[in-house]
Amino acid sequence: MIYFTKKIVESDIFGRLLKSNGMFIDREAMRHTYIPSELPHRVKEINNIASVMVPALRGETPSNIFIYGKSGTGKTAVTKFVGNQLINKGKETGKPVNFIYINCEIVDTQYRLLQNITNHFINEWSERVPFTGWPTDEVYTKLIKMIDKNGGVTVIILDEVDKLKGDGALYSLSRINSNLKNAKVSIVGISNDLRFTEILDPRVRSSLGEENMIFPPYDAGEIKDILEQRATIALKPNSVEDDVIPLCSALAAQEHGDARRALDLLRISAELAERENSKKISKKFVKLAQNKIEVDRVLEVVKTLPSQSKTIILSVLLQHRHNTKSGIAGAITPGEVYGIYKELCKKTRMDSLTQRRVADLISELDMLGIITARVISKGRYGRTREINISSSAEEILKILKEDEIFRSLTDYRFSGQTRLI
DNA sequence: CTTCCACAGGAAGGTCTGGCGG
DNA sequence: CCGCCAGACCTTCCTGTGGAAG
Repeated sequence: MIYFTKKIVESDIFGRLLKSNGMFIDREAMRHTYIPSELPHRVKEINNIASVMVPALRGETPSNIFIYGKSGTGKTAVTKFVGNQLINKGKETGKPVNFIYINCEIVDTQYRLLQNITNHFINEWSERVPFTGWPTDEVYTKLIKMIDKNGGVTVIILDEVDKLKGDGALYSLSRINSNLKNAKVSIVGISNDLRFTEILDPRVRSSLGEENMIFPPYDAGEIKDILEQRATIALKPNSVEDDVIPLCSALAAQEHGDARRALDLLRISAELAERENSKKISKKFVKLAQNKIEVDRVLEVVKTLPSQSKTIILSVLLQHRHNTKSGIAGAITPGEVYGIYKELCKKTRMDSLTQRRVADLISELDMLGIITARVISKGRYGRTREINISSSAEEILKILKEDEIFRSLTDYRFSGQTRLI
């Protein structure tokens, strides 16, 4: 009988979590993919894009647009926002507009881009373009046929367009209007790389860049407004302490005015507060969230590193642990790291790289923010770099243990444990 | 002041992969 | 299919250097 009740309790874990959940009204509104009904501090940008797009509602071709701006400046949100309004107005006035959003980081080849756009026009009578198998120009012909049959104006958004491999796709898309009799296509390219068009074919550049727009970063005050707006949608009233939103805004403003980062920061703070059953989000949780974001980033990077770099990190970690255990304070030199590195390579039967190359890989790890390597001079004892690990040493070790080759080595005691002063 | 450590980091060249045009 | 080229990845060889020790 007791066993039975216990079982009930255990099987209702989600029920309990749902009940205890006190922070969020609408969790989705705290994500950067959410499009709110109003976009603060982007009125000018919305109007600019809308005025370029408005010919679509009269059945004319809008100019192609190129939008620049760093991450988290609202490029995607603004274009999607304008797009939704365009679709609605089109339905209302009886001149429907096709609006296609494609993220080129996911759809990154010419074939898949054309396939994606074509399948947008597919109805139940026609066959879909398969993932693979057709010649690219056949997909293109099919696309033209479908668009023409559909008629009207089509707006295609290419987000992260700089991630597209090769400019063949852009070239064929930019010339598509000359192949259409019955329909019109306009392209909006979005990129966070200001120099992107410089590497394009000049014909593509002039065709796509009929209108150029730059989204400036938000300042701290603007980010604050955005956060406040989202917080009122996403969170229960009075769940945020007064100084939290200004803090999140200030931190994100330091990071080139990235609103996405500010939202992540606040959302994760809320999640952490919720997990601790706290009634309010306080500064403490923002600090924790900031740390969590950083640790997650580092771990994500470490996971995807090639095994040579992983071996170097492991060498640094082992030397660091040895130093702390034997009470030697402070930093590690590349010489020590290289010694352990070579031993580890022998153990794992990996080819070892030269010291020169390892030095470059150490610099690379420094740039990724996993370790810090600062050049110092120890006088008579040489000019070298001082290597320190980022705070999440134990977590990194855990990640490395997931790798078959390193599993046995994370507790490895290397022979080069002697160290001069 | 000079010396000299333990590297930093530039230059040039080799090897391998993968895309592309013919 | 082949040759070509660009670019990633490494090696070899090299010169340069901040500052404590002598």
